[in-house]
Amino acid sequence: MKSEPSCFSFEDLKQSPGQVTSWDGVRNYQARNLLRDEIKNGDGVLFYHSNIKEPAIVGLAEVVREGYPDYTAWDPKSEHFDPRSSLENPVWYMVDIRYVVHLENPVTREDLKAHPVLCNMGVMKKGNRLSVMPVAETEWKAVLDLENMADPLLF
DNA sequence: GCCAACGTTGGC
DNA sequence: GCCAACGTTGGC
Repeated sequence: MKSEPSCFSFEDLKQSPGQVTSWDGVRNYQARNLLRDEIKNGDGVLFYHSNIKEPAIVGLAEVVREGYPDYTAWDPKSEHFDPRSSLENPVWYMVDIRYVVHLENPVTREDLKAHPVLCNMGVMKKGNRLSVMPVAETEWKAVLDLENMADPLLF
């Protein structure tokens, strides 16, 4: 998952009530399909900071609630309001994620570029603009390897 | 600040 | 259904 830290940072997630936040406001159909259909409870999340001097994967999170309707679409006062979405026919979906741990050494975009596995990550693809992208198991493991870290979701 | 990439919108 | 115009994103 990708976010501009000025908008919502990994630290913000850590400070959230219960260290949980809803990944709301996604208004892209490709990302919507991932949120609604693909993302499962217990999935690991690589949290990436974008649009800053040194973009990087800064931490790990975990999916704690699978796809459910993004109710901000129903709130006329929300900046994510979308009148096409209704209670009966929700157009947009979100998941909840929980803070797990900061990476001791953030994996910078430069690191990703130089890595044989991670250079192919979704976030490295030209023109990617999704705030949610699938991560391969090999990519998840490669990040843990770089950190010399056991998988925190296995315990 | 620039610019490429991409999704969305709307006229036809 | 096509396509130009436009807005947004995000690396650099």
